[in-house]
Amino acid sequence: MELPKYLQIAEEIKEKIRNGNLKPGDSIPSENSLCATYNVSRMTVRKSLFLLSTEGYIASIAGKGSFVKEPDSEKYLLYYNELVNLISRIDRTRLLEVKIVLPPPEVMNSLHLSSNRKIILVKRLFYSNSEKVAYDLKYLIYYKGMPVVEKEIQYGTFPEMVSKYTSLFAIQKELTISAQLPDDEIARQLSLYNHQPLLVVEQKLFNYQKEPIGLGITYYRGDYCKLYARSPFSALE
Amino acid sequence: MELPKYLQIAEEIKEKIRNGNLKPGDSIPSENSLCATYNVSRMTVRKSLFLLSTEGYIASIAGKGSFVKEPDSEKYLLYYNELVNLISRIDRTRLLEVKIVLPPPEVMNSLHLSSNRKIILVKRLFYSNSEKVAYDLKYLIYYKGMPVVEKEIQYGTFPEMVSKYTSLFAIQKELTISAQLPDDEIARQLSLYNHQPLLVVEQKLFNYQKEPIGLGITYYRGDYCKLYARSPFSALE
DNA sequence: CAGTGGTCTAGACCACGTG
DNA sequence: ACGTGGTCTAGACCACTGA
Repeated sequence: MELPKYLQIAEEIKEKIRNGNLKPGDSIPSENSLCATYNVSRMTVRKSLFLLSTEGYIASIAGKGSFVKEPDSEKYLLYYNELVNLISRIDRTRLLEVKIVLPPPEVMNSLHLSSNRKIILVKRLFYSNSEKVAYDLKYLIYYKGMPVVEKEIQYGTFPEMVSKYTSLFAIQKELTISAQLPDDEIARQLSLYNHQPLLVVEQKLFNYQKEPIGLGITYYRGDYCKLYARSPFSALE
Repeated sequence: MELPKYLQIAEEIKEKIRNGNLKPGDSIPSENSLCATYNVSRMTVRKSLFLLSTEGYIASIAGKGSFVKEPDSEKYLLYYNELVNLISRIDRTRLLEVKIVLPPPEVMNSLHLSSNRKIILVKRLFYSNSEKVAYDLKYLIYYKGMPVVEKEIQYGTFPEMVSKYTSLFAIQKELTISAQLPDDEIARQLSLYNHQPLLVVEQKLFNYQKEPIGLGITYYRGDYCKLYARSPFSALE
């Protein structure tokens, strides 16, 4: 026996779905009938079907049956690391500023802060091959045990900053990606003409209670940043 | 009994991982010892662990044990639909051109085409509230049964175009995202000054044999496109 | 060698949806 | 009432790891 039975069964069904033999909305044979067809126990069949459902091929409904799903054609797996992208790799960072501030109103709003709550602002420049490629802002809500030592702040990504005092498994993240022109400060910091395009990635972090704990905005020179995403195909990666 | 046992067990372990009680690299108690602790059969424990592994919390190694994983802090779930984003929704498209062409060398290269292979080129404009918001190019390798009827090409996204003759379950996709300035043609088509930034999304489609079957490039006005991504947290969504 | 996870079985009871 | 999937058990044998 080469492959385990449950994988053979799963592959046979997947193949029928991929080649159009089974279409979205169609029903899969019942678990008991699959047991009979393949001469295996029900737990083995169920393992196959569970695999197919985690991979997005099917969905099961108690009392009714299992059905081929509409594929999630809008979902992609995006790889994002502040310091590495398809074009450049940040090999040096410069810490411009770390201070406690009253954040600008947009940030206050975005982080659900009361009007007089001060937070930590970190400004950094990212370099690649001695070229300035990005300007980076972080607004962090202060918690006890947080890294305020420059060494800890200067290097590393936003998730790494908070991982010192919280498990990353408890952190939720949201990104928004857009193209903008630099304002005066950014143009100055990056030594840009103000009509060069920027790729702007806004990163928002939440704790497990879904309360916002930080906001990061990275302004990349357009010619130094390209992001990559791909279709998941097997949700387990 | 409120939650099924396997979910209770999984939640207890997840909680220990989230609150730092169990850290990346730590080993989970063996399946047999978990059976004893929770007074359940081994299959039930295994179901819990399988759940944790599909959600990225742990990994199991035959003969050794199960271990807390390093979290995938670089992976995000990106939602991308050519016609809908955080800022605008395309409510009208205009088909500028459909023709059979020898593609430009970059495209030929990207699609692994022989030097004299002709393909279909589709040019479209996307509108939102009667405003031109994006210029869209598709290069499609021709296959029998493919939609060449204008009605089918004019509307819909790239995946939808190919879904007429292939199951989307057999399609793999890759995206790259960047910020650029418009070249003359794009500036003309979108009636832009040529220093307005564009968000450029390049979409490459592959068949199940990983052979490229199409390339799409969408140039969005920067002020009309913002993309959204978030941390997966439970890979099954 | 003993302990680990990986596969598999042949039952069982349940809640659900449909006739 | 019947068939569906959802949960669970108490075994079994295997391949792998490490002492």
